Amino acid sequence: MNSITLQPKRGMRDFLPNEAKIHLYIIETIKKIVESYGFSPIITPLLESLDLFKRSVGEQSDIVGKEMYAFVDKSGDDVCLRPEGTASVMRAFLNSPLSQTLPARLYYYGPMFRYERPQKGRYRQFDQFGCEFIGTNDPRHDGDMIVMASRILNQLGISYILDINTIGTLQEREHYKKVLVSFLNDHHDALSIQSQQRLQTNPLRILDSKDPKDQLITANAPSILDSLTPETLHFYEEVKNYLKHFNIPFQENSRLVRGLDYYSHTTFEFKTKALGSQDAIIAGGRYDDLSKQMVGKSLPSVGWAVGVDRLSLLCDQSKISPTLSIAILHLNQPWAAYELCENLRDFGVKSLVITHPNLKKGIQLAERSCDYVIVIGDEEIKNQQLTIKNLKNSEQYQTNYCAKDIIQTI
RNA sequence: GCGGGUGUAGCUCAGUUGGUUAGAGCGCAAGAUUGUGGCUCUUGAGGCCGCCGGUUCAAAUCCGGUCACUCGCCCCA
Repeated sequence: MNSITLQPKRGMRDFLPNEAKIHLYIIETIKKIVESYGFSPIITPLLESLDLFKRSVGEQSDIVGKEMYAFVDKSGDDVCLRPEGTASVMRAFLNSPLSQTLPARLYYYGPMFRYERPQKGRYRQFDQFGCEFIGTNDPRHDGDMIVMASRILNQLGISYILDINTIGTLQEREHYKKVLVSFLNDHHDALSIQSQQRLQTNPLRILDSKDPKDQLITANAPSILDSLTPETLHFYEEVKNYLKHFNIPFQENSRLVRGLDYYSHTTFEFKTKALGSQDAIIAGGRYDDLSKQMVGKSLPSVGWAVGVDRLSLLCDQSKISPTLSIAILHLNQPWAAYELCENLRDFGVKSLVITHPNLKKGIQLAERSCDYVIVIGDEEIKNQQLTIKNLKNSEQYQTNYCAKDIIQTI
C-alpha cells in the first residue's frame, strides 16, 4: 500500500512544540501590550468575498492581482482566503453597531494567505497580528500606534530601523504621480524593464526599486513632499513631533510607498537587517479612504500589522520565562504519585508522573521535561518525608509530604 | 511568476572515475550500575540515499521530470 505524503503543502508549516511555544509567547506578549493601550479583540472569517479585497487593497496591486487564494465556491460565488486583515476588520466594523461609537480600537490575530514563492520569513500561510484605530484624524494617534509598535519590539528584544513617510491625500498623490511620471519619462530608456512597466501600472513603486540603475535616476526625482499642501505637511510634522517627544528613533524615507491602495498620509515600516529581503516586520499607516472605497463614506483610521513568524525568527528566546515543573518519579507507588501531582496542580504547578523501574533512567527522563524531581517509594510514604532534587544544579532539599510544603521549599 | 543552490539515519554531515552488505559524530535504547541523572566503557536499534521515470550488466552517484526547502528578484508581514 502506498502511504500518503506527510509533507505539508508548499508554504504551509507544522509548528512542533518548541516553535509553537515561541509563536504563542509572541502573540501573548503583543496582546498584553495592545490591551494596555485600550485595544479590544475582533475575530473575522478566514474566507471572504473576493470583491472585498479587489475594492480595498486594489485590483492592480500584486496581492490581489497575482497572490490570492481565490476560487469559486459551490454556490458559484467568487471567494478567497484573506490575504490581510485590515479590509476584513473594516468590513466587520461597518457592518456592526461598533460603527455608532467612535473611535474604536481593535486588534486581530490569525492566519493570512498569499500564493507566492516561499522563502525564509515568507510563507503562503502566515500569522499576522494587527491593530486598527478606526475613526480618528488626530496625528497623535498615528504616533501612538507607532510608539505601541516599538514597545512590542523592545519587549521582544528585537532591534529595528523605523522608516516613516507621508503619501498625502489621493488628490495630492495623483498630482505627484503626474510630476513623477513626466520626470521619469525623460529617463525612460535608462530605467529597468520592470520599472518601465511600472511606469504604466504603479509609478510610485519605482521609487523603492532595488535596481541600482533605477536608484540612480530616482535620486534626482522630485519629492512627494513638494506636491503636498501645508495642511498635509503639518499633519506629518505632528506625527514626527509625537515620535520625537517619546524618543522613538526614526528616519524619514520619502520613497516609502506602500503596496496597498488604501493608504494615505502617514506610512511607516519597522525593518530588520537579519532576514535578508524579508526585512519588513511591522508595517502600516493611515487609511482614510478605505471606508470610502467600501461604502462611499470616509472614515479616517490608522493601523499596522506585524508578521508573527518573522518575530519568531528574531526574538530573544531567553526572555520566555520557563514555567516551574516537577516530575514525580515513583517506585511502584502509582497512586501516591498521581495524587501528589493533582495536589501540585491545585497550586498551578506543572507536574507529571514518571514511571520507570530503574531509578537512574527515571531521573534522566525527568530531566528532559522538568526542573525538579521527587522520588516516591515505600520509604517516603512510611516517613511522610520527601526529597526534592533540583535537576539543573543537583541540589537536594527535604520537605514534608505535602504539596504546599513542596512549593514553599522550592 | 523569473533566476541560482540544496535534498543521504531523529540532528549535523561524509560517501572516490557508477562497482559487493551506504558510513561517522551527536542523539536514542539496553547493559556495566537494584534508592538519586549528567562522566566513561560495551552493545544495539534506526535508511523507499525526497519522489517518479530513463540510461546501464550495475545508480546515492549520470540524465529527465516532479515535490519540498533555500538565496536573489517581484512583492510583502
